[in-house]
Amino acid sequence: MNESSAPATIPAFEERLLELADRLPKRLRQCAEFVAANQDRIAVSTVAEMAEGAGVQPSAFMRFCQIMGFTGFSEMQRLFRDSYVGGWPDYTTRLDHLREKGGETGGGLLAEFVEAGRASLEGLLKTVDLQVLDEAVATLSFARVIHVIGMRRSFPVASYLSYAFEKMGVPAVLHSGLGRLDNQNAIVEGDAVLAVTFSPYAVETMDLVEKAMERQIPAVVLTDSTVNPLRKAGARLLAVSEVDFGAFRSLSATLCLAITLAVAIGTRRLSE
Amino acid sequence: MNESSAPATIPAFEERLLELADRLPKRLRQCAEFVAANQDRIAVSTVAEMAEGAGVQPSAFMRFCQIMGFTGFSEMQRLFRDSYVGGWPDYTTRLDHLREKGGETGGGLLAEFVEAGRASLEGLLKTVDLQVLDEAVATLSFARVIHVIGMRRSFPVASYLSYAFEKMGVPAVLHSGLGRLDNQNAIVEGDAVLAVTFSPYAVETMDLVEKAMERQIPAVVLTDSTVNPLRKAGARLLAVSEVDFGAFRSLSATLCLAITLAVAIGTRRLSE
DNA sequence: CTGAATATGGACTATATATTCTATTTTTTC
DNA sequence: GAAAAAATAGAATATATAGTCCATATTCAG
Repeated sequence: MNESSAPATIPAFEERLLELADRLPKRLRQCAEFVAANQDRIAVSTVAEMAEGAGVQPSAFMRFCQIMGFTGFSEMQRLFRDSYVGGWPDYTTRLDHLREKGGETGGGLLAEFVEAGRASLEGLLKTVDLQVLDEAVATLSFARVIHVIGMRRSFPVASYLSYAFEKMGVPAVLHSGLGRLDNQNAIVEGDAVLAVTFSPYAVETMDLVEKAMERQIPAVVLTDSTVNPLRKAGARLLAVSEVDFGAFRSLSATLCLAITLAVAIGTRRLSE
Repeated sequence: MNESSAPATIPAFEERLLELADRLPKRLRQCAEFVAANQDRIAVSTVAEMAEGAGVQPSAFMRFCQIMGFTGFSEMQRLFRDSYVGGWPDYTTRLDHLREKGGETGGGLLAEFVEAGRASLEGLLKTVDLQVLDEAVATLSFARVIHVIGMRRSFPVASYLSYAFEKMGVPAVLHSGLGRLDNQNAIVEGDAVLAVTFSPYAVETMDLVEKAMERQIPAVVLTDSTVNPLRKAGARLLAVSEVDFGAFRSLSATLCLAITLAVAIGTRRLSE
């Protein structure tokens, strides 16, 4: 029974499990089988629960963890918890470290941002609600004109959407809030609003969407969580959670969802 | 603050969160916002971790749980652990699944764009020239004012850079080309130019950079290949190759490089 | 069948974590 | 601007849970 070192990834964990499977005594094999069939439970259960599930005593389960190479259940659980949250590290503290060290090279910083972007994209696949996405596409495809709005951090996204629509020949207007003009009156029946807004929500954006909704103009909102005041008003919410590094969101996932939305709308329009 | 009964489902939980969101004191609102943006973490984190994430004391987070209607954190966590049905397939499986079944619906498109974004980010790490990056950071850190320019597809990137600089207190001007004014005269000795441009290169951008270089104003150019007319003129070129899907580039890599540049400049300025 | 080796169950202990309490600060109200 | 109310931070406490140990049971070799 070599103890070696603990698996560092889930594939490595599975490897190990497979390798041990046959030469394990009864109770420990029960553990192995239960774990194999219920991997996901490890992250959210206690030893007692896992042991009960496997039909063994907690202490037997502990031995199983140790034979797998971990010091105990907690260490094994950490592997699954971390991989569940996509290894989202605490970027804020890491950035602080970078700041303190000061002389960090650009390469290290780049790696951090690439990692944040990658994690965001993966998270997007997991969390996006395809039904809402399709509904949003439908809503916006029928619009006479799409009014795009986004301030501050969301402005790059809004301008990219606007560029994409332009390129595909979809009628769209980018509301910039320039000079505090909100061009409310330009939004007429048959149009639709596509807003991009992240907490803290820009008042200009919230205002525009709210006023539009009051007039029965449909609205789609790209935002950071489904808990957004605009939901009460009846807007379709597309939630994207970005991993942020320090004070900066990567925007990768948001832009990705934005371009998907734009292209889907563009093609849908063409075919009708 | 009525205690009523605890939400029994996640939608009910969200409802409650939304309902409370505005009439919550500072710290508790921080909790609400963090929870809204990181719902999935609740199942696998401790109060201490959640509190740290939200930037509050554990006790504040406990109060938040109670106001949400639970007796404490454990009860709230149970809701999320129970509803964590698991079986969340990993990134690749999910991607394949979306590609196959997604087909014409939004899902298939999304999978393609996510993949394009991810590939771009990976490519970025491999191809970026760290030495040039560090030189670019040095050049721009010493500038009195950074003049940012980017048209069409590059405009979102330019505006994001401009936003990031603003947030970090780095003096920067976004040249939009609005009304065909190029504000050449605003660029004076001691300043620097940061241009974003992809083939086909916008004349406004090329003009601005060329004229600046003639006057010995240093320029950094974020572009798609090292064969760019501006190199001859002496600009520092940062090349990014984006993977594109259909007619659309993902921008992920470009934005990632842009934010790295911005943050590196911001921190460098602070430390000098 | 007997003795050695191994596996198991369950009680015990250590520790991590949730929860509560209170002094202090901040905000609100008059 | 002072008093009252509410909110907050941090220490103190309670509790749930992981981890250990050992007596007993089981398996295996000869």
